[in-house]
Amino acid sequence: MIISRKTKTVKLVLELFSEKKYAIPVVDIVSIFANKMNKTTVYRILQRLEDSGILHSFVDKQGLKRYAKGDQRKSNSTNQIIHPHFLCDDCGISICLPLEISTPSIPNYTINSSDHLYSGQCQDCK
Amino acid sequence: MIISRKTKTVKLVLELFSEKKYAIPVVDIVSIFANKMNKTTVYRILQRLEDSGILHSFVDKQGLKRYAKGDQRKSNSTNQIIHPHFLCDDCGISICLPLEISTPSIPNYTINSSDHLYSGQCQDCK
DNA sequence: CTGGCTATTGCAACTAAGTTGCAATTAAAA
DNA sequence: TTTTAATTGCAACTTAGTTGCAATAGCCAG
Repeated sequence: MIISRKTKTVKLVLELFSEKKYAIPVVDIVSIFANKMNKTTVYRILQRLEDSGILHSFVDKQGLKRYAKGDQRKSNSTNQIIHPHFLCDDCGISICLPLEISTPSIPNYTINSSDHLYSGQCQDCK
Repeated sequence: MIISRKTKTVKLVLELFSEKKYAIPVVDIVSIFANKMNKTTVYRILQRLEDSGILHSFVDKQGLKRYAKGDQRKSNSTNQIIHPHFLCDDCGISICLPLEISTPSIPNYTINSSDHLYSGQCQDCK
């Protein structure tokens, strides 16, 4: 489903992402908005923003779903740029790395998508 | 904690991995052994086998933890070989790809580990 | 081969992330 | 302003994974 109405809650979520340049765990977004909206609403808004190409998501090493700005949907026309994510082991922040990843070709296999996650220390923590 | 006793249950888990060359979701292992051992036991044995360097684990796109044969622990002496995993979107099997991944260097960041997950169709499904 | 130490297991209860169905609300088109 | 479909809140549920503790069972010493 796609975003078709700019409700108060949708605006709040969009504001959050306009000020945060990092990939945020859904769980954190839920607690940030704990007294502004229901957690179900958070999950559904994030899903719609992803479907609309405004956010993209990935699962981190702990198995937590995170969202960040930018489109990463499949499209036949334009080739999506696959970028890796970096996760700081110390402070937990996550950034989308501006690196283009080349996909290897493996005999007898078709690769449709890929996920790349680096972890270590960010500039503030090292 | 490390494996120090070869119990019946540990042997069963090791047998499973000796015949399967793929990365298996913990959830599947739990149901495979549903009437042989408790799920808590499965989780603990897998953890010990990983600590012992017999298995390694990663989290797949659905957020499920998977285990596969081989060591991927950190060591100062020998450099661990980081390999990507491939996950078939159709049949769900997962294999460890025999490719060496080079880690990019990012200014001001320290990278300690990385995870790479490709998905698409495997040889049987395409 | 027997006793004892301690790693390992089972159980039951719990946590935490994420989902679902449905009735109530509300953005925005008519 | 009315209408209507998108959106939300709520409560209950599902599923993966964890924890504490008492019972069990490898395996080493004697």
